[in-house]
Amino acid sequence: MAVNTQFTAVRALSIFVEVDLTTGLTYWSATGKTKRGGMAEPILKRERVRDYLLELIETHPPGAPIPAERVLCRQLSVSRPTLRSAVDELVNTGLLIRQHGRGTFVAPAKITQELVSADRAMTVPQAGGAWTSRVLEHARIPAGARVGRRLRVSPAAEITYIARLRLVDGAPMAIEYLHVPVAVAPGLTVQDMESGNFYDRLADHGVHVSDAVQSIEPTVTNDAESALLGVPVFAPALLFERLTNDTTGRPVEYVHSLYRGDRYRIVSKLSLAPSAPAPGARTGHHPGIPPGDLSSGQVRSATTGDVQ
Amino acid sequence: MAVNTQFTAVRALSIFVEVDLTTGLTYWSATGKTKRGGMAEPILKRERVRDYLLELIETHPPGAPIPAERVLCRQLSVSRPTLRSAVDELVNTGLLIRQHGRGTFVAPAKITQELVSADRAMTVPQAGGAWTSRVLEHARIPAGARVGRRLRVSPAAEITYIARLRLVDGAPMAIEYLHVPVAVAPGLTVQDMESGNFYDRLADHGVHVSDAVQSIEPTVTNDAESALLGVPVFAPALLFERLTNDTTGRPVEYVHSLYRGDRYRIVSKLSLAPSAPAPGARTGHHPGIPPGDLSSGQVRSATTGDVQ
DNA sequence: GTCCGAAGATGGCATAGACCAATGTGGCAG
DNA sequence: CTGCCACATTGGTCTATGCCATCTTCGGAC
Repeated sequence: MAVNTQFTAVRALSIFVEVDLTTGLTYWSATGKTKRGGMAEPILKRERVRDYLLELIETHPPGAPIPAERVLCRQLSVSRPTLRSAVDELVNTGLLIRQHGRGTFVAPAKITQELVSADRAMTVPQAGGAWTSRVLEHARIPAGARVGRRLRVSPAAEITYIARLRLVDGAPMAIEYLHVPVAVAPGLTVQDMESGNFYDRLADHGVHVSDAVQSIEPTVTNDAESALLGVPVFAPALLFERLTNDTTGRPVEYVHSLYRGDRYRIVSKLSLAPSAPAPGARTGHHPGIPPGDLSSGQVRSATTGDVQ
Repeated sequence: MAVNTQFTAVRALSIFVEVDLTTGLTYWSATGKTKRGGMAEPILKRERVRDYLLELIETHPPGAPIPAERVLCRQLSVSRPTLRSAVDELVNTGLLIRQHGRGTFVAPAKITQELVSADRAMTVPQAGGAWTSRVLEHARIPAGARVGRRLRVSPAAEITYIARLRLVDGAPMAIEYLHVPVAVAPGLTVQDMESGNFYDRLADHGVHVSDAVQSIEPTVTNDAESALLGVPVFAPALLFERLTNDTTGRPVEYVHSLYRGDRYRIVSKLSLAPSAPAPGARTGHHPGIPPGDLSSGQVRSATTGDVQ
């Protein structure tokens, strides 16, 4: 084993951990003495490896190859199945791309970063107001048919539910309905859900969000929604629906939100240049660009929500 | 090994397969003689096991336990990691539920049944219908104030304008208004703009599209739009506005389109894994996820338009 | 009878190793 | 120089095995 490489790898991870040499499992150790029963949540090697791979991804340009699996195994002192399970996760979330016989590469999602300084031709200067939130109601209730189906739990399963009014510079912008199964994070309090960085609270409970599927469609507001948002009845609005999964693929959050259409819009920067033939066959088309309009290449996009 | 059980298991699978005894890999064999090179796609054990588990699920009532992992391994003559990877797949799709120390159970039926279709609907954009278009009107007219400003030409500058009705399987889906300055491609005809792959026609005239900025907002249809789209008046709709630049950075196309809201929606697959700290200033937020909600990392997304 | 603890069963994580399949490379024959 | 083939590299799949964490069960102590 190359000692130098090994040292570098370990330093890049977290070195101040306690390793159970008989099992290979690693535990956080806040106190001096660790008892098996009093041990905190074990640090899974898979997650340690995944975090290291994330650093690799950050420090490599898109499209660049990362070291071969067997090399990474030696560097990180883990077995190949363990390393592969970590890579699997990043491949599933689209950050890495595997090619049989060639290697593993950082996904070409560069546009996301190009956007930050993109031309604001169509966008207003946008000083990005201050987002706050006001809790409308919260409760622990049965999931019900619709939400239960989405979250893949029994309709009778208890979920933590919270409705929030999201404001920008004090003006109502959206209504947000958040649903989290109690089973996912038993210790999760309503206070946790009220906080801004809700996903960090989830992480505190050992739930690490990984990916989500979100759909957007237009709608109009009803009486109650109009009153909350301060818009006329039947005013145009955007309806968001999002199902979030954690790293184990389990649905952990279902969000249903309504954004006022007069002050919120979606802005995308698109790259239309002929690009790679796309390893994974995608049948879809980019919103607003019907299939066939752009015969060559794929549309890559970076999208933001924009307050007016 | 329990021979009886083993027999049952194999019978439940497919017994007429050819097994490579040196590797354990199994291949379909249509011809009598199988050569390595001529072998069809290998049958993955994982998939065989998964299919067997699916039969188990069908023959067991919801909530019933299935045999323990180690038992299934012996019955199916596979290793435990292989068996587990198959179970993983079914757990992720919601057909099975694992409980540490208790066992693995068939998920409550109704949820899973609906889930499968719901999951498909949320993730896999089904093979969309056939897109066609019908020209509503076309002309060469002065740009006017609004369009001229977008395309960065004089309001008096002449532009080629065309309005099209976009249909999916013959049903109206969107109205599209296309504007191209005559100066950009003097030889461009209205026929060129009628064609499907309009960007290829532009390329023929030496104009290569590079990128675009597109905004999306909700609106409602007016009388004329409702008549064209075949929806009620004041029906929710998505308003797209797109400004396309060529490789020299010059605006070459301004598109303004209206998609009916009842059959068209935007579906995004989001990656929430902690990623790069974003070198540039991060002013934007992903639509539907207010800033601060996801403190660590960036959202990467793949977005498609979805016809319902 | 009730309570508690040990034992067994079960899922969860990880290892080391083997072989297959796809890809790229370099040398050799023409 | 071109074309072909062997070889090295890399990801893909599977095996056999070990130990830990959690839950259930059952028997003994009280």
